[in-house]
Amino acid sequence: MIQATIGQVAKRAGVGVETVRFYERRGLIEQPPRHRSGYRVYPEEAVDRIRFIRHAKDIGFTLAEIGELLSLRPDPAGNCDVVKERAEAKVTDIDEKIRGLTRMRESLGKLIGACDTRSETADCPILEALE
Amino acid sequence: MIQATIGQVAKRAGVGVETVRFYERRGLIEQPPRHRSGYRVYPEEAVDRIRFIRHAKDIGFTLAEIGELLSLRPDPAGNCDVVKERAEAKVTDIDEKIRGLTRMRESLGKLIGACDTRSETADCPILEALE
DNA sequence: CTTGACTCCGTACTCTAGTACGGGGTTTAG
DNA sequence: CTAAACCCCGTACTAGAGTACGGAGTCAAG
Repeated sequence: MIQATIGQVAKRAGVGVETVRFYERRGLIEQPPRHRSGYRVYPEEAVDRIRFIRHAKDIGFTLAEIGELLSLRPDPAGNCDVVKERAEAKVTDIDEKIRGLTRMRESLGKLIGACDTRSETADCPILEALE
Repeated sequence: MIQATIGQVAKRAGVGVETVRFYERRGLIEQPPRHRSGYRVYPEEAVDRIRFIRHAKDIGFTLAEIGELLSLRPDPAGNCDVVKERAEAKVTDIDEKIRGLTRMRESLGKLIGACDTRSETADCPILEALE
């Protein structure tokens, strides 16, 4: 089953059919060749592509950013400099995202820590701290 | 001025007037009593309420989750465990995102390195990253 | 050969967290 | 008293990421 229909691809990637079409419209997936009937016929890699998009989305990238990420695939025909520059910019982005998340994490961690030291009858320190 | 208008409350809480009305529609703030003119008349606590929402949002809770958090407030001592659980779940979320970002970062590092050494790897390190 | 599942397409709707708009009434400072 | 500043309401808009709808064509099993 190296040639899959949109439904099979969607299922294997864990998304809906409409989502696959949506990613195609957004340019995140290449337009697959069509069968004579008009049905899309996907190569194996399509599933990986969609999984990549999903994972990247889960960790906080927007679809626009994911598009940029995907454009960084090494091009055998060279032009390494451009790719490298963009990759470096992405690393900067990622570091910033990590910093933001780390801040959140620290705040939450502190609040949770306060819970552990509270006396039995005291009010919840998390709720208190949020005020 | 224990009785404040929406504008005063918004200003003190650091949000826009429209945001206050929006939170009210979402059920995150109680409907305040009205003056004869129809103007909302807020009690002192309204400002704290909004600040609570803002802080919770800043550390990563959605408005829906904040609604739940707020529903736990009437019993701050009794519900502390529940609140703590929610906070811990958030931390788990955040840690997972950070891990994903770190892996993505590493993949990009590899890509950049591959550029430098001009090695002709056929595989795309970015796609490798999250599979 | 028919039925049900699947696919096509474009358009329209959903949700999140607001922000803006417009046409009115109210309050307050000068 | 008047004009600015404030408030009311409902509606509509934003961006991001899908999800649903409806009518039509296609494919596979029985």
